Amino acid sequence: MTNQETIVAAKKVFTNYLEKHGHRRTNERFSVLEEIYLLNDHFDVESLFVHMKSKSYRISRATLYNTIELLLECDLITRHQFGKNLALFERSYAYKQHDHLICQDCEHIFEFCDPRIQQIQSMMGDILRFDVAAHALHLFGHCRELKDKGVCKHHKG
Amino acid sequence: MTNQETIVAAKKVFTNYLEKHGHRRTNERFSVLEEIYLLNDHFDVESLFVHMKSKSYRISRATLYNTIELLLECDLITRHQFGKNLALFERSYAYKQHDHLICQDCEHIFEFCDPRIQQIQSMMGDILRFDVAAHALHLFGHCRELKDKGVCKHHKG
DNA sequence: GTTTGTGCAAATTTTTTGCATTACA
DNA sequence: TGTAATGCAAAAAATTTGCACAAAC
Repeated sequence: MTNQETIVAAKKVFTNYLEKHGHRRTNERFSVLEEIYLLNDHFDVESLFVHMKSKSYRISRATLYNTIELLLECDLITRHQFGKNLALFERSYAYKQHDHLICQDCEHIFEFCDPRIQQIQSMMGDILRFDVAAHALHLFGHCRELKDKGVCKHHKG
Repeated sequence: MTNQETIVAAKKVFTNYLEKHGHRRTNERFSVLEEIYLLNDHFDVESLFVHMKSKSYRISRATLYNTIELLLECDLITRHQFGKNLALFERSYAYKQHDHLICQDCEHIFEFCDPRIQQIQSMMGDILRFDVAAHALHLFGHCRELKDKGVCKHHKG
């Protein structure tokens, strides 16, 4: 599936969701979805706002927050809180479940996947009689040779 | 080790840290440490502020933020970000490493421990050539019978 | 006696809300 | 055309900063 195909499919999901819940299908909402899926990276609301403004969209922060809320509800995006007081988001349609490794030197975010997390999740749900709906595993640390290769550009020390 | 003994030990750690780093040992700093260790639960800065004010401490938010920064640096407390724009903290001296299960209905936080997380952590560190310093695994969901028993008091639906 | 740390209030940063206007249905 | 959604700006919430005074060292 190409990125354009993914965007078309995601828009279909969004259309369905909006219809089902009696929300209007505004241009702004689809523009936000499209730009998020074109970004193809983690983003915060302010940077998305600046990004869309730079592409001459007429959009407000209020609409971004509003639309992001809707996109979260229909699972087209995911929200992350990586230990800072700033929420980060990322597209999640047709993107496999994954967790994050956050470099505390260069702020780069790496993704990984491990089936054992699902096992822990369902086991803990059973033991504690809890319906686990989602999980988030964050590994914080420092990239080793990645910073030598120039990936970790903003290394502190 | 009783709680009082833990507090005494934690204060010793803090004293050491402050001396070593040329910071002054002020009454405020030790009061904050003590109140946090007496709380014995997750807390945010504002609630700690209100709590200490109610105990007639003369303390400011600025000092709380400042002291919390120091306590984080010497690992006497841990910071959590459970998907909200509000940092939660908890005492961490003489308290075993654990992860969190967050009920999205009643906001209760349960703790658990699973050795497989350490395995994932070191394996991913090796694969991605990353020095993992810490991890955070959050399981989000809804408590089942706990809410029937009245533990989950603020259940939404 | 210096100088760091404190309280207070003002400033920042991130997110939410109120309201007049726009545009979807 | 009626009403939900928008843009804008102001408010709220969480955290940080500046400055005069207090208290460690």
